[in-house]
Amino acid sequence: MPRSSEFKRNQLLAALPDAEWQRWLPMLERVEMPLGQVLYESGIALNYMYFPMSAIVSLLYVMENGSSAEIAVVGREGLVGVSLFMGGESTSSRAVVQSAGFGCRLKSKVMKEEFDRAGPVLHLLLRYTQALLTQMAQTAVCNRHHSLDQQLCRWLLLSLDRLEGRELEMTQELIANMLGVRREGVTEGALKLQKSGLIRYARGHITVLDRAGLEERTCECYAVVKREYDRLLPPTLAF
Amino acid sequence: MPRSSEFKRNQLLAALPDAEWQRWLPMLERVEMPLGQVLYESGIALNYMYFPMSAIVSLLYVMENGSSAEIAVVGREGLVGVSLFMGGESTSSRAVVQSAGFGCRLKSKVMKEEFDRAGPVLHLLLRYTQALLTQMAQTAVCNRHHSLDQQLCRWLLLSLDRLEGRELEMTQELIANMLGVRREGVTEGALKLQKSGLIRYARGHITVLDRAGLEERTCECYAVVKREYDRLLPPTLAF
DNA sequence: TAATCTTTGTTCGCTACCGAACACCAAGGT
DNA sequence: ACCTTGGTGTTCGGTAGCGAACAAAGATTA
Repeated sequence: MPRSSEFKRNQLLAALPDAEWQRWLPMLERVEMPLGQVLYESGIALNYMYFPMSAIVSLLYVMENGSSAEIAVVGREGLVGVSLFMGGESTSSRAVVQSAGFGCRLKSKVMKEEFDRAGPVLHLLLRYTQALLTQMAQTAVCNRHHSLDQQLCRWLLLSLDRLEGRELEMTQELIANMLGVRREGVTEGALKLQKSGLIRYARGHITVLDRAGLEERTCECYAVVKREYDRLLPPTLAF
Repeated sequence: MPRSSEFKRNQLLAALPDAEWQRWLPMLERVEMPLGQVLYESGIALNYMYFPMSAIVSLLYVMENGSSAEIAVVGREGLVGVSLFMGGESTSSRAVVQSAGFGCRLKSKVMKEEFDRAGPVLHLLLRYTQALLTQMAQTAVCNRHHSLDQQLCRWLLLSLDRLEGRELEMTQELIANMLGVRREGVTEGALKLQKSGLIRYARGHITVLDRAGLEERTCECYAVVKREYDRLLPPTLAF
């Protein structure tokens, strides 16, 4: 794959009209995104906007006592740093790479100029932001009403949608931190899924064997979020 | 108060530059917002953008089984219907008047045209949307980690901030629906607050006696959200 | 090969919250 | 004056998830 079109693995970049794509191409910088990398920190102004290509990034809030909760997840369907064009420069959350991979980035100054052209880019980014908004809202609902088991399935599915294949590299400890629950709870949930033959895992490596089975066990939240992403950012985005 | 400046009780309208204010004035329509009124429904395209002046509106998600959870609350500091300019036309949530009052509205077509002028209005509305985003994120965190008692205090404070005075008209049943918990749980929480002398209530009428006391009992979520609103939409907004 | 670290499995008591059922009382209509 | 309705108080058993502590097995290093 030639380097230039590798960037189109990010679906927002892929949806750019040709004019913007040509303009952006020389300014996009390919970056490695290793597990645990912090892309931005609560209250700190961003220097770059990130477009994941194969990595997955978690937006999470870290509480005063140190425990955390995931607010949303971003993969190749989206971008990290909406506060750049929303006008706030920073947010009260943190962005951490949750699954290692690659992405590319654009300097915040460039990004803001592009946004302020108020053309198709603006509308594309805002539609993505609305999808993100839906995901946050549904996370709130899910945290309120659904069981750990259901949430675990939702989380696996959301991650799976953002990767190629059916393999996930992540420990139960990591998942627990993201969901904001105890590691033991995840162990028990994962055990049930493994015993039912839906997944197989060992030491930080998870293989999804029965995706449909996961969808059966999860709550409505997964479908609501997925439907909204598909509606707002259909695979073939026309301008 | 002359009718025209009554609209400025809404803080977004009050923050409009004079040019837009003059242009909007003849198009703004004052409306009553009675308790329980549904401003928009999940999946239905909006006809109007609403600017509460004295009413409070809850954005909530209603689950398949009928139970619900509040995602965010909007009062005179904001507007209802961000999906209009975000590009989605609809959302998967519902907007319900949670505290009766007045507001005004603008036809969605007009609103979109104004937004697309890509001037100060756009940036104002997007900054508000980011504040809303923070509120949703914090709701998710709060639902995950904090006790019903803390959430009750947070909810009372958020409502109080959006009203004049220290009186709230709302039953425990209503509060329970918003928080997505049992009515009995709210009764117990409210009893504790009353016994501690922080609030007094009877049959759907709540008087806050000790606001500082509520702030002591609530979790960090309230302060995080408040700080972010103040940062993004300071009382004296300059263009 | 031994020593250590990481990841996962298991147990125990505890608490917050749930669902259900019911009692009480104020307000308002007839 | 009665009755209905709506809002609040109380109780009881059940359970999901918590915190803590510890065991076991795979992986990594010495």
